[in-house]
Amino acid sequence: MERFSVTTPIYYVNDVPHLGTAYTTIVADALRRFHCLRGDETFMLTGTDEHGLKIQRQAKEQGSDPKAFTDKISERFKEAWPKLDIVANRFVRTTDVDHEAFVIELWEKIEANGDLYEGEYEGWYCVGCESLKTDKELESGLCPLHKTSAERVKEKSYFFRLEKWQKVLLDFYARHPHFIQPESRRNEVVSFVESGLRDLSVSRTSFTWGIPVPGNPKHVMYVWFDALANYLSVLGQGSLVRFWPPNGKVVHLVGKDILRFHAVYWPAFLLSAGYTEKQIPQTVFAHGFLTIDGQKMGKALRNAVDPLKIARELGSDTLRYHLLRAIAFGQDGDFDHAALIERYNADLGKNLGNLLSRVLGLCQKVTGGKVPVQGARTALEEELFRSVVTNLTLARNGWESIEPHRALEATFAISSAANTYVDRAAPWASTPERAHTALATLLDVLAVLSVAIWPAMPNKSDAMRAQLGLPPIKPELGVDLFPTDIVGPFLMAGAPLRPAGPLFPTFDKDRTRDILETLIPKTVLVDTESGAKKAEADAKAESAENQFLGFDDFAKIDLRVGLVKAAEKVPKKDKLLRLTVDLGEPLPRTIVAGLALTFAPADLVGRKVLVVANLAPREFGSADFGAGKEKLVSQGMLLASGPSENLKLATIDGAALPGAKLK
RNA sequence: CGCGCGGUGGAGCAGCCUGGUAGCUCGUCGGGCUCAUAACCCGAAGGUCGUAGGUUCAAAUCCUACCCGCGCAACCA
Repeated sequence: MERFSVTTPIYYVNDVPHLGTAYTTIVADALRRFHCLRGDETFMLTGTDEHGLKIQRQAKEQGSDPKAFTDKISERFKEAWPKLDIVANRFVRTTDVDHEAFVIELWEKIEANGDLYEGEYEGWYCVGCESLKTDKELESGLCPLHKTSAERVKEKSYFFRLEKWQKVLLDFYARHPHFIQPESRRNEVVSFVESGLRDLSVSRTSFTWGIPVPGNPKHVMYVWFDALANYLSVLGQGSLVRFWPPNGKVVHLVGKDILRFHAVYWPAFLLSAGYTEKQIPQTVFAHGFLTIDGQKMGKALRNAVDPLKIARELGSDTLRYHLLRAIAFGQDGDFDHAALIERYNADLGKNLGNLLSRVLGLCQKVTGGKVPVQGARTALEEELFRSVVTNLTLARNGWESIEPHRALEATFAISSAANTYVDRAAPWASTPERAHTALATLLDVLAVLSVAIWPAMPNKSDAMRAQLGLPPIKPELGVDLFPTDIVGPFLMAGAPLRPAGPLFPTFDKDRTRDILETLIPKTVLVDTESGAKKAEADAKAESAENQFLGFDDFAKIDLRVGLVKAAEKVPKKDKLLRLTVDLGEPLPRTIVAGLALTFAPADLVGRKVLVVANLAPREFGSADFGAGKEKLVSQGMLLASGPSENLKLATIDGAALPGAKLK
């Protein structure tokens, strides 16, 4: 027995639960359940991250105070997870008093060790990242990640002596090759650290929504400092210390985008606060991103695909199974609705569900619905036995090494082997003794399967066991319930079986179509190539929900008539055209727009279009127009409507002059 | 040299870290069985594992170079 705890990131409350957060949290829950089965003492931690400038601003925009705002969103996360059969032992909020008290303590420890100093920060800050950027990191003043213009900030700040820990961290990575997983991610982090660490600004004075720095309440702590500490503010306290390394094993599941915080800053903070290497969590596992039906999960799509809706429609077990099985954990993956149904029908319905039905059906006929007596094994049973043992080992290893897709593949291979065995043993055409042995063997396999699927599908496990006349799984500390073979006794000979119809009723063509129609969002914003437009649409959707735009805000938008002087295709960018547009200014503007799927460059020259003239410049990467690489920067936006392959351009009647203002 | 990811039978993917008969789901074709959710079982067709070099007794897997796709977010995990 070991003590095993798994954490998800604490989710930032600027968003509601969606498929991405559900994915991470489901994996965490499945791992927790696996370790429960092993007899481990387990703990799962999730929660919400609630401080920071973004939240303060967002709350203000909604006319709410930050606390009320975060209360509301946090609650949505908290109530979402049980609907997916996720059982977290603690749902931590960074606004919890025990968390805040702990973070202050942690800060004081680091300060006492001389790793914090007061300095002045002058530079760029990306609100999107909640982090400071070097000049080098910025591209034309824009955050490379968010494409927003960074804000120039100059303020007093505490700094954490991160640089000092560079060598220690590298040594640590070298000695703990499994700290960062998967391997490819580890290499990224190592090379990042090797390239040099700079001290980290860890406080801000320009806003107040955060944990105040002890002894200097003008400062609030950097949101990541606060957030990372959640793991320890929960698991490092009181009797829960028994879960923290080296007493227990801690696995952090994170998205690949936040790996650096967990693999670099977090251990540095811990070491600096006086924790030893042995007290650093054993594993940070970075998973990939999901696309949905092949499309990048932008905000509109994220909101349109609701994991809770899928769970309501198909059952949370089905959603859980598909996410765990279809996506190689650690890699990017696609959540394909059609594949979800297909997999449900194939794996769950036809393979496992049908196996249960046919075995119970046979028992009904052969023994009147009672568990038969097992006789002597023959070569057929031995063959099945070998397959079961092999695959159980694979399944166990898969869960151990955080590869749910492999664990489940192996699990269902057992079901396949059992189906093969049914055909070979043909209980309907054999002597009563042989039939009894075959059925008893099959019932044992089913019992084993009902345990093996529990981490992924707790409800179906219960339902399956009920049909077998078995009680629901009850993990016990120190008792390893995860089977290694099919040597029972799992079922008592003579005990009654309770067939109850299909465990996973399959969906026929019509039903599949209906389901897909219900689940696949229709009005998903199809990639309007320019992030600017997408953002605008997002913002529109959001404000429609929340509030109207005041006239003053509207008046900030400088709409003008533009005359297209020239247009050309951007090489290697299918959708982009680079336009030269006369806005009545001394120099024409360069505007990059995603029009190429609808318009040929020549169609546009000479047309009068509507332009947002005061949109912040946005970069579209670089392109080679024949004279070497040059940056593509758009100095405005055209108004258009429709999907990218059938756009309608907003134009203006009559003799409006270039540069004329619209109102 | 923008960053990231990828290129494996018709489709979608796993395998690559820890080299050793190329695997899974779907689809196609043929056969079997009849217990079962029009299900299940068996067999077949179909792959130079992007290309070219290299290391090795052995490379989808390790190394080097190249080619080709995809994504690029404004509060995503």
